Amino acid sequence: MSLAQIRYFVAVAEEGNVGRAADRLHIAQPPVSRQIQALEAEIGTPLFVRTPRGMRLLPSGEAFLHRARRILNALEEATAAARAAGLTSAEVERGTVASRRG
Amino acid sequence: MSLAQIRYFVAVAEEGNVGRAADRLHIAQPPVSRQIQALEAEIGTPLFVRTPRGMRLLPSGEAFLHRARRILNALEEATAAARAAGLTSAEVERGTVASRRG
DNA sequence: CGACTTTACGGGTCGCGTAAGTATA
DNA sequence: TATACTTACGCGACCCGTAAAGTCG
Repeated sequence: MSLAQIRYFVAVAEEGNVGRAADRLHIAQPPVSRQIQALEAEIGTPLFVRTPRGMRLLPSGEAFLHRARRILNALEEATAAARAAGLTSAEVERGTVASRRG
Repeated sequence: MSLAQIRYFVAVAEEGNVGRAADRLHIAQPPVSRQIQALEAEIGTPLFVRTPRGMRLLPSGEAFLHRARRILNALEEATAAARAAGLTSAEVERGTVASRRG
């Protein structure tokens, strides 16, 4: 499983359709379709039902969607937190935090 | 950023040393070292201080470590939840849930 | 000089894009 | 026959492992 697969999954779940998800992700449809298949294969159960109108979430997909969003949010938060702590340390090393005059 | 990078980071943070982290991950040292560098480059700040004795977490690294663990836990939980919901649906479709006579 | 991290280099794998195929209403 | 998902195929990028180099007490 990769973060790309998780992002693709969320896009498809929210758009209800591989084509629009691909547009939103700025990539072609086939990679999205393939990665969704790989994700379902790894989890061991389908996440969508395929209809001629698009992709509809199964209960397994709904369950995964909530957690997928949490993972992506946690990822952004982790990056932001580390970056903020890093900047703070850099400021401390230059003695520019206590007074905030820098 | 990739899940592999996050896993490598946690291993290095917990082992305090690239070599032991690599052993634990069952891969060679150089990939671990490279991925940690790539992670730091992407975040934009160092996460460790390098000493001749190993790698020591900076405040930014501590901040990232907590979130990294949460991400990996959320990932496992997401897989388990989807798998469980999928099995339940499969049982429902075969009519084997209500009575549990398998 | 010993332990650890980093750089160099070659090979295999993975993922994307284009093009063609399949299916349903 | 229009719309949407899927398979086929070729190519570039990424990642790993081995080997060599750099660094600090």
